Amino acid sequence: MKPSIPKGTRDFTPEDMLKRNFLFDTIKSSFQRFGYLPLETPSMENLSTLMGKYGEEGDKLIFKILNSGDFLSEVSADELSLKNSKKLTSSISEKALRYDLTVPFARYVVMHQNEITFPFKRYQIQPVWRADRPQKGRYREFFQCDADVIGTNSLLCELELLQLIDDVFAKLGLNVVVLINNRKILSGIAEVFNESEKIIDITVAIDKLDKIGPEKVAEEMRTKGVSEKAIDGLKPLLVFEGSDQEKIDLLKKLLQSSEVGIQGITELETLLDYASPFTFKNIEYKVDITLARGLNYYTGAIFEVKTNEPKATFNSSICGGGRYDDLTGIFGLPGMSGVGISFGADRICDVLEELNLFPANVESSLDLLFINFGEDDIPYSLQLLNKVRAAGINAEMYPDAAKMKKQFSYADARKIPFVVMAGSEERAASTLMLKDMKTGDQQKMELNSLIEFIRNRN
RNA sequence: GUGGAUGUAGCUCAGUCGGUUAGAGCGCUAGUUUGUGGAUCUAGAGGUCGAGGGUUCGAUCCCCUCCAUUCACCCCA
Repeated sequence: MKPSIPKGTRDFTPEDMLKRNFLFDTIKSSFQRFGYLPLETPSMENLSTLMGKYGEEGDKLIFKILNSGDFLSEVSADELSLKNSKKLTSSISEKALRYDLTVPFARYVVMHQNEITFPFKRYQIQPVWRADRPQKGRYREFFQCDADVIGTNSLLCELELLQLIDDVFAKLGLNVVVLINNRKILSGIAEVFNESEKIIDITVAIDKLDKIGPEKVAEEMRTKGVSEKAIDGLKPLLVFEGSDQEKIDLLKKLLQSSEVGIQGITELETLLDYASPFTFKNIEYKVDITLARGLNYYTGAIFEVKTNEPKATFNSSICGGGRYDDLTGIFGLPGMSGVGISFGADRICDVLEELNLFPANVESSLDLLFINFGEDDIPYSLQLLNKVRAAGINAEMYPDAAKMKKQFSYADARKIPFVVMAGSEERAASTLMLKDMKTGDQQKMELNSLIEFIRNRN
């Protein structure tokens, strides 16, 4: 049989992993710098924990796990004959692969509420699974890198997330734009047009504005049964162009009758006030009234990050998040507000790859290769190798006394920057020959100078 | 779930208006007297032309079905 892996999943080669580890390490170091604590949760959750948290579409995209054993014996013949997959699912599946990291986190917080000191800041870097059709930048298994603060309403958390995003992308050397909006503003808009129950349809439609244009957005709202009055009223808002302040002024006028709308505007203004004194290195942030975001547990600020590099062809969001006021409520712990962001590691990898932003040395996992000159010289080389390793340098010796050509080709293929030759000549003089694989230069030196040389380089 | 595109060597692809031993580049392996790689040269290995069926004297090529990959929609990191 031909070996294969499931659609939308990938093997990561050593070259891939060196790059991915570099990315995970930089994100993790930023998370830690900002005071977030590590957490991991199981790959699978109870299906009931996940269902209903991501909207109707989300439920369909959850990977369900078939019950073990003779899972059909419990199902009645009637139920089977109905062929209602949705209903049947709950009888034959009670576990599912996690769909994101936020809902498992909420579940964790509720289960461990008595041990946790609030506000609780945690980061979590783990794979998630979605039964989507794969396409460019979309995988069925991918890694999210989440940082969340739960147990405080403070808008300083939103500011911190902006700074965290900046910190990460500055380290990666990637310029990004952060789009900011607030779900309360979207609720307010729906409210003033008497369309509160259509809020999700409206937000989903206007989220597509930059893709399909205002006419199609209006059309989509129309097919969803949104009133003409509301569609007309929304139009000027959608096509409005201006500074963040001008957008806010417009919203203030429009939403003056909506309490929740006003509150959203106030939150947004506060966040912008907090952010204004700071100079950000790699992010540009701006208010985007059309930003809606799909996950329907968001209630306050929402963020989305896209690349801000003209050369990048990849324009989907690489990072997103927001505030959820009551995610733990459904698990029995009401009134616990949280806010967080999620870095899409796989998409960021794709972008860094496209723009060639991975540091040149991520692929050289070894500093030194010792040439194997055969039985007589092995003990001497081994001794040097041990000392070099003890000094914190990554090194290895070629296992066979193969031809020089072969050993050097190996060093080349592995992208090892330096090769040590310690054969009979060097052994006699208690020295070694160091060759720079890039320039081809080689020079005799003592062990101590070698260690110093490599250290200074790293 | 809906629609389009593509499956030929390890990778990227050419090709035959249906005709005998199916090609290139890259990669891989090997090569000039026993301690020197990346550029060049020489040689070599490697393909039931995605799978099954049909049309035909004859199919990698035409037709059908299936499978896989991929892009877009929906939705999303």
